[in-house]
Amino acid sequence: MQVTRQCEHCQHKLCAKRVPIFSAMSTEEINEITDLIIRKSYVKGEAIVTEGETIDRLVIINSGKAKGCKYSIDGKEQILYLYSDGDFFGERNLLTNLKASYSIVALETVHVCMILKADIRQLIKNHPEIGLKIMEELTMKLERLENTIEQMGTRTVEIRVIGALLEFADKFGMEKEAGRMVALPLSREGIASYIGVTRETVSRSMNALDEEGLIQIIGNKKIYIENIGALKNRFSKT
Amino acid sequence: MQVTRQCEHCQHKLCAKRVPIFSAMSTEEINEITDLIIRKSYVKGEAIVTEGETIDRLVIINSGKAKGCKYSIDGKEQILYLYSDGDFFGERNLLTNLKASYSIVALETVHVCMILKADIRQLIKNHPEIGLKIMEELTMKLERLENTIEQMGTRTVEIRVIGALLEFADKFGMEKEAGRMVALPLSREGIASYIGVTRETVSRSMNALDEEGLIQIIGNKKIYIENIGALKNRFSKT
DNA sequence: AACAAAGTGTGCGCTGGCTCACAGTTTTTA
DNA sequence: TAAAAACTGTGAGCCAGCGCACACTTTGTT
Repeated sequence: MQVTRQCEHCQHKLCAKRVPIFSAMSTEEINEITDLIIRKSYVKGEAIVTEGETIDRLVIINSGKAKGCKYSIDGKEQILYLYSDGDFFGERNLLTNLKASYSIVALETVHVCMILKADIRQLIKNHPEIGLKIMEELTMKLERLENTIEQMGTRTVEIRVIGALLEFADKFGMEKEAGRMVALPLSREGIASYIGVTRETVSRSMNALDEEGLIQIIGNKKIYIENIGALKNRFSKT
Repeated sequence: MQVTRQCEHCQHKLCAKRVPIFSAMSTEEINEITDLIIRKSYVKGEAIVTEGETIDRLVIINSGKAKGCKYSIDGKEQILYLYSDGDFFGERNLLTNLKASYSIVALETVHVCMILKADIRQLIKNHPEIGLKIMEELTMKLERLENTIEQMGTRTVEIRVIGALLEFADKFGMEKEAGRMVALPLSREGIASYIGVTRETVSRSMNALDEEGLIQIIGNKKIYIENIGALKNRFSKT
């Protein structure tokens, strides 16, 4: 873990502008924020937050990906969130002093911006629209979890796998001639604990989709979706 | 559905005080709010909100219980939320113009207070602490959904049934000599669609718990939990 | 109180997804 | 670029939970 006050990614001090919750602000205001920011980086596998610990800051992902996950008594992992550029966590603790109810683990090298609780509270006081932005993000998180629960409760594994792949395509896919190349943020095992099944089942299910021609598996870390419409269709009509 | 401007439940105009998000306010402030409130009631089975429609108000449950639920293409119901006195919904639409992503259906006669979007926005502007209270409620909802997902992904049906019963005991249970008498807000079928299994499975699972002596089933609508500690223990150690 | 309506219990066969085991790939590292 | 480490594929057996069918009980209604 590395701590610094300079941003290695943008010389011009404006990287806070890339963060959705600050996006509506002027350059002067962004500069005011930038001075409050503490930067850190984490390597793959490192815990940014550990379940049960107290967080006194808002953490915003600058680059890299991380997972938010819980572990049951028998060691099973359930991934709740995938974070990438612009996502944040720790907002729960701006209002309360509760301990983290899940861990955040880097999936690759991750650079974050952190703003201390006291600073962000002051910031919200001075710029109420930040509070509203956070509230908006919270309702979006809620909606995603609601959909996840519906899927877990009522849909087959195949549909849940497709749902995850479509989400990855949307967040991490690159347009290619005709279709979309998707860098998977998670291994088969990771996808499994994201949708609440076993690794083997994900494996079999993805291979079936490949055989059907709905996706093309490229090694362990990429898939190519030639006809994303066909996949979406399967998702919503089954 | 019945509309009125008088509150049939409290003569003194202060029922808004019972709502957590307004609880920190003074009596004069509450009076100011009370004038903005529209009251309605719904009978059992009636939809307060229907998935897909636009909501332009914050709805607060005054008395009675309601469920928030989604329906999949093949008609399966997934219950996401249980609402009772003091709970509210519609907050998502204070900031956005999105359509409702699930329905709200009365489980019994329900009396609600409603405040129009424009009014509540004004209210938040004048009393920022209301905004913070709403934000706090949102994070609590998030946390509950996170726990639900973890349970659905990693725990057995029995544990999920126990989890639901403990939740009901906590929200709707009455202290009795030694144990707790719990009025179930949902039928077996309802519990099933709350935890994402079938009615039969809930039935079998609850009867097994009864035989084990962990709960006592009293008709279809009540259970008695003599030793709530034993139930909690089973929940967290399995 | 008596009837209708709604909800529940349970046997039985079925099957989707889990588990285990291990060989085979892919990716990382030095 | 070769070796080590991490991850994946797949067969086989098993079992939790599903789905169906139908009798039974509980609850609501008049």
